[in-house]
Amino acid sequence: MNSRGKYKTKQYDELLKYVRSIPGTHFTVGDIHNHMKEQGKSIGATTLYRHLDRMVDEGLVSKFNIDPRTPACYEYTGNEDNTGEEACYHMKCEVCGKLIHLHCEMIPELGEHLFQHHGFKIDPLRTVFYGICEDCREEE
Amino acid sequence: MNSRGKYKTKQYDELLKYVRSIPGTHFTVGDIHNHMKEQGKSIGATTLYRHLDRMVDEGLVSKFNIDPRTPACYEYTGNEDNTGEEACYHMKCEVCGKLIHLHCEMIPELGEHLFQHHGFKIDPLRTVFYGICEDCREEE
DNA sequence: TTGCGTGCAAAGGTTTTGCATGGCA
DNA sequence: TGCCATGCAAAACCTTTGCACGCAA
Repeated sequence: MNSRGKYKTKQYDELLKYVRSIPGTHFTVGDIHNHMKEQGKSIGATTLYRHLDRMVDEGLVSKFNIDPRTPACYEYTGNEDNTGEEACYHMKCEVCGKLIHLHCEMIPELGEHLFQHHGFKIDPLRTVFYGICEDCREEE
Repeated sequence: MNSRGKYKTKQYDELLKYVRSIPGTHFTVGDIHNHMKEQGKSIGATTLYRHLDRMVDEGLVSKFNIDPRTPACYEYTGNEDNTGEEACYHMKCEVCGKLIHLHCEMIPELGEHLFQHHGFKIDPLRTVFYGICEDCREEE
């Protein structure tokens, strides 16, 4: 029995091992499904959805619902020991579809301001900034 | 022929008239569909999707894809004359689901910073800040 | 008369649920 | 032995597309 308070299974181990090996990478359920199949370790899509959802609840993985009609995007964000490490925001390019990590000292300030003046506690893991990225702007 | 360069129809007129009458209100295609039916002026859902999508392109209406599996949220944001009026950001409460308008002097600064230092041109109409609102925090 | 607008029905595609089976403890 | 986990199949659901008909200009 692991920290999840549930059974420890082969599928869960394989999934965790894999996502831990690609920190900072964005992936969908389909991506994982294909990867596992190629490795000869197929895991059903249903199982992947269930595990990933639970990992999101535990703060191990972040989930980004970029658009309807396209698969949800996940990312291993670690923090398995609840060390409260720095949260990472994302920027999504509306043109090329890229999901970009945003490391910026101004964001914590914004979070503090929203909290103090607007009573709103922002969630870094779910908030995504939409816009147009540098590459796409230059191409116009 | 109106400014859209296309035909002017009864359905379009009714839709525009209604959304203009509820500025700042969030609504879904289903909401409009029901409202029109109750008024005895039914408009097909397909037509609503098509008109609203076009209005989004024209900047008349904003669209928020809050989550998959829930209907998209629209809002009349005016600016019919392209006067470039102030854009409005939104905060979405993850607990109660409320979509809240955010008027904050810090946001334009953030936009400028992202543009200057990260090459990213943020889109106010699609960017939504996720988190927990004041009311829900107090209830805990 | 031309061609866009309309809306029903059906498709499309992701995610969830039902349920029987299998595996962990 | 008792439950949880698994995964196939089917459901659920919003949104888009096909297509025939209607209506604006």
